Amino acid sequence: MPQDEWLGSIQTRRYPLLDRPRRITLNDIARACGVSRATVSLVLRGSPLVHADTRRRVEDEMQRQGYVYNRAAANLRQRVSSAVALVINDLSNPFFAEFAAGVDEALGAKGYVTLLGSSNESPARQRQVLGSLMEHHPAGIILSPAESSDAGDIELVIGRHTPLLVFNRELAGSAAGFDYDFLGLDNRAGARSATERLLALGHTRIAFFGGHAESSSCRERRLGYQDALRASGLPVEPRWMIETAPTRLEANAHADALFAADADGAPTAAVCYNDAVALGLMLGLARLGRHPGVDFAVTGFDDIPEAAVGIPPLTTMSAAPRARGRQAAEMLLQRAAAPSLPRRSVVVPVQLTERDSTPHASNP
Amino acid sequence: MPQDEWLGSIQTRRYPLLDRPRRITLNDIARACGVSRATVSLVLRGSPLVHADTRRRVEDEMQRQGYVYNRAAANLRQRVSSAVALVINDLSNPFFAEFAAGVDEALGAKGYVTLLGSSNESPARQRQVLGSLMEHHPAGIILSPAESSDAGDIELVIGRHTPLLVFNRELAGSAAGFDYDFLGLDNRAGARSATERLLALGHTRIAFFGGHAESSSCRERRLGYQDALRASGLPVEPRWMIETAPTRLEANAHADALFAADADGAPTAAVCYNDAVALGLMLGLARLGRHPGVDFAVTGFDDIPEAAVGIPPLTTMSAAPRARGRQAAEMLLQRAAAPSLPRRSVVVPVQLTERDSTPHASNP
DNA sequence: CTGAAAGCGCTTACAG
DNA sequence: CTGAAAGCGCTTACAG
Repeated sequence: MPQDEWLGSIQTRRYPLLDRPRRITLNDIARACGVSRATVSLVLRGSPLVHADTRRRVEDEMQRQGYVYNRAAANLRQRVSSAVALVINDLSNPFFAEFAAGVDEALGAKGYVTLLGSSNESPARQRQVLGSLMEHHPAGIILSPAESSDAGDIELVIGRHTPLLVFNRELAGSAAGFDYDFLGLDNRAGARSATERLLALGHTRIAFFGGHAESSSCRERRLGYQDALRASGLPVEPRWMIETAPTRLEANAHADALFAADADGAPTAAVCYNDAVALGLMLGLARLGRHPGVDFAVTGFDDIPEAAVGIPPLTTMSAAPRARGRQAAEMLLQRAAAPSLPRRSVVVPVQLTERDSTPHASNP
Repeated sequence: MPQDEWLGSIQTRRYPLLDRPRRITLNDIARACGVSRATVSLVLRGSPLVHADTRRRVEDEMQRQGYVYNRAAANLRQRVSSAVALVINDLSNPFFAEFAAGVDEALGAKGYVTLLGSSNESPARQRQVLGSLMEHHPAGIILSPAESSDAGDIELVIGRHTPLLVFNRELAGSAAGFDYDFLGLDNRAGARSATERLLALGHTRIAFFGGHAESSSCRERRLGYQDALRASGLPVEPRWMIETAPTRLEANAHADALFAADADGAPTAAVCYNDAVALGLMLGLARLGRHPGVDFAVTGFDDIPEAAVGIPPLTTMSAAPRARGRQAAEMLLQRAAAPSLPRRSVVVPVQLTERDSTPHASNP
């Protein structure tokens, strides 16, 4: 990490609270009640040591003066943290937005506050964001990494003492002794079961559409797809594994690649990298005069909210991102409670949700 | 605010940092370098008072020991805050997710950290979340309020001394002396210009579709719609103002309401409350044998990413949510710098983005 | 140019 | 049951 980048973050100017009305503190309450501030502190945490009358007087005074607890001060003294950093690669993707909502929900329920950071898929920005969040000494970090994030890179910024949970994508590289928990989807099994469903519907010419082949999730899903084909004795056609950026627009634009080489023997079905790609592909198919759900079968992955109301509604693998968010928060807090636990890697199964985008292979 | 709810939040257990390796502090660096910690502090903030050699020695030592600045401690001492609370009503809506990303981006660039909270459209949860975030004494709050949030309610939780910026929806009620800035879209002018465009395309039977009539944004958009009709001398038909929850699913389900009462004189176009509704309506129309973009015109509002890749691509009013997020952050920080400024209410114009969902009214 | 001291708003033994 | 004192990790006058 360049030194001046690191120093830079400290020199920001802030607006002093001094010229605003002074905050009410424990001292103010204690003085007003004629007790010590230790007593007020005990009231705050509901200690049974305090006499009921005293407690009552103190509580009333807090209400009266509009006292607001200063958790930062308390945390400093107790050497604890009530914040968890959440760094998201792409908030505009509903899958990750839902995940973030789930994390925040679960953390909030446990009394933690979420420090948000978004990397917009840029490893450089991700480093910056992590560095800035580290200065708040979070109890842990939940990271949905930017594409091609490097483990060593991240260790440099966050050190080895802050619990880290990586979501969704494995980190590239791996620094020896740099440990983190992992929560991901069972991409391989998921893609396999999507492919198997298409096979069961009678399709034999099935493409794998979309995604960047280097990303770990795309690689795994392709493997699952191949597993299913091989298990049925079908060949894997490299020209039917089509790469696109994992977005609706790109998928739409590349739909014709499915039919480029094969005048008649073209695919009748596609296992898509994710829902965004599947929705884009369906649009592209319509543009090409095909009718997804009628003469072409499409499956997605993620089950984002739009999948259910697509045209046609999309058969997809449900990953329940909000539930994943809650699960990630749980895992991280467990780790924070027991730093010496061995590394955990949880891979959650995804479930086929069948809708209307996957007709039988009746039209050859 | 019930007293025990308020106390409840303080008693959460945390995991002490004590059993983890002790953090490196300024003291450690000072001791190792044989200087006082005041000197180290000066180095940290780039003071010119420190001798270049000393600075060098100190910086090297920080690198060596892996020192991480503790901003919470610094903030406590300086009586400043480097956090801003961001409370969002619905993170799973890409419009708000984009807004959140914009806020975080702009705050990060100014050295602030974002404390995230999501209310899931529940005023009760919103109160809770705000209460919890207040304990971190944020420099300000950016609130995209839950439906039917009450101003008095919110004042009770956040007091009058923390700068507040409300986004998108006005708060119901208004406590005298409770001041906050407001950033919103020009809903009325936006809906008016969408309607005017449909009129210019020859449509004369235009519905206003979707949204909850009580919400301020829906009320304003309906007014703009009526403005345009009246300006063209057309009557406003109450049965053509159709209420639905502002979601794709609900809009889809209520599409037939457009044609319920008017066997032949039914609308040929609909100004929709927002994009989600418009996308749902287009799906519903297709279900009913209509062809949005061919024999029926639909406009949206927001320009969420899906609008451009809808079927057909949706004509809509662009609100550039990410830019709005940046703007909200700017406004809040300006307010934090100058608490005595008069209240500001900024209403940004939205722009018509014409796509394929709005054909001429050629088919009567 | 550097150091000793006080203080931000809390909590926590330790006395009484 | 309550109070006086020390300390979390910083910054900030104030001396020197």
